[in-house]
Amino acid sequence: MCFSYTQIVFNIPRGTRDFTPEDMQKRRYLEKSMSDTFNSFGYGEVQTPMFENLDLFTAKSGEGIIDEIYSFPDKGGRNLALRPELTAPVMRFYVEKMQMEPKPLKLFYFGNCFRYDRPQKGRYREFMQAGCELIGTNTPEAQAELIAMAYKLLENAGLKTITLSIGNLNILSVLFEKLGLSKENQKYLTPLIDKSQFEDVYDALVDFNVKPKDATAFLEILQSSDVEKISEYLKDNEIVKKELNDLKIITGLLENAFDVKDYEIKMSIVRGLDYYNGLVFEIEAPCLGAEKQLCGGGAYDLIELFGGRESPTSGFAIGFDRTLIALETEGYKFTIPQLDAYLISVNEDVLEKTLEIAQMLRKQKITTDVDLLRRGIGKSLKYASSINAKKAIIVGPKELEQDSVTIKNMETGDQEIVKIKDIVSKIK
RNA sequence: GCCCGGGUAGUGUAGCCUGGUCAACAUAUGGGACUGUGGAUCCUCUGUGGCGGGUUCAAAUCCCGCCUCGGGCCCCA
Repeated sequence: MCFSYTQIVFNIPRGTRDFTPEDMQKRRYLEKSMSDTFNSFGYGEVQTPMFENLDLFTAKSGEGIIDEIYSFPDKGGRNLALRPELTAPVMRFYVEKMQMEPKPLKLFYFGNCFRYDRPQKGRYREFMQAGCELIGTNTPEAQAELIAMAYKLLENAGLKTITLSIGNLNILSVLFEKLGLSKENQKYLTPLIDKSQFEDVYDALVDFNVKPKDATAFLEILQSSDVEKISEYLKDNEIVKKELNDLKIITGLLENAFDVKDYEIKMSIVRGLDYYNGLVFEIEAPCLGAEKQLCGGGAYDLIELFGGRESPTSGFAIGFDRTLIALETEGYKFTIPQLDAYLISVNEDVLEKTLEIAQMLRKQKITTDVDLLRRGIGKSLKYASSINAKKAIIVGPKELEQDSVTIKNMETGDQEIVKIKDIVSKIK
């Protein structure tokens, strides 16, 4: 070798992915399916920048999340962050520019997000989130519609087996109060509850001087999906009365109006973040393993935190990549794109005419490709077959004498000579 | 950040334990057999041990570090 140089091999950064045309076909399908569903519920799409001021995220989630945020100072010394999620940016957008829009305001979004975390299946450092915010209402029907839409988004995309769980944080905190637990003790318990480690919860409760009898009753309610039973247990509490009543309306609407019958009431749903209040829900895909949560959401207060005028808000986020993996795992049949026509010119003399015909077809919205390698007819047909073309069009001097081409049906092998002006109607 | 298991041509695999006779098989891609008719067959080119170091006369094989993928924690989408 005349020159000596070090060959540098560039690798994709950890936790990120490249997508092939086949991958993108699937991703675009899912995106289309989801945005159709959002639109059908009257939601409008918004988009926010890929990076924001770091403060936006620490204000929402606390300093703790800096560990998993990609943040950096820009050349002007501003502390910026690649967005780790989309609720905060969208709420910032709302407070900054959309507060005077008529209510309720229904917004949805797709966007890639970034988190510095240990990658594994269904968990990446750059990932796609879909989600929505419903601003200006917290009626039971609004919340029922929100939950139903989350469910339909996944169902319409083609998922067969998903589990929906609904909880309520206000009821949970009343349960805590009833046991006389300090905030600190509650904080210790919530992760255990979230992970359904009820034996550990029991042990901890006893350590916190809760009577065994009360602890058992508490755990029973936590694991119960019977609204009446929870109602009975907490009947003397006024705050809970309204929440439980709303919950009954919500589940009634889900079953009767929205045809979502497959759900579970679970007071043990916690959600990680402090700004949730009242209703919370989660949807999981059991086929996924450790990273099986597809969707999480509920009602929350963020507007005031970002300096806006108080207004009830709820929303949810869906893990786009996980949804796609779940579809693949379930064996969903994605449609394979087919090229309508593949043009082959017999020799170089008719090349220009071939390209001219290709342009004419493309104008008529016929997907068209042309042999660009000057390969023989045999090789070209083989190529047309391998890219799954519906028709091969052979352009040669013989046919051109009569202003015609040969059209070959790649599935049946039949072929016929067709006038150039008739190609479009023949193919359509 | 922690524990565990992997990484061999573009893709899928064999070999590793027991170091040498080992880098193989299949498939895919380009070219040709075939200068106007495909999914077949045959020929041929291209391409490989994640990276670095150590042990050894000799490393895909044994040891260490790193990178990376996967399973499980943690956290969450």
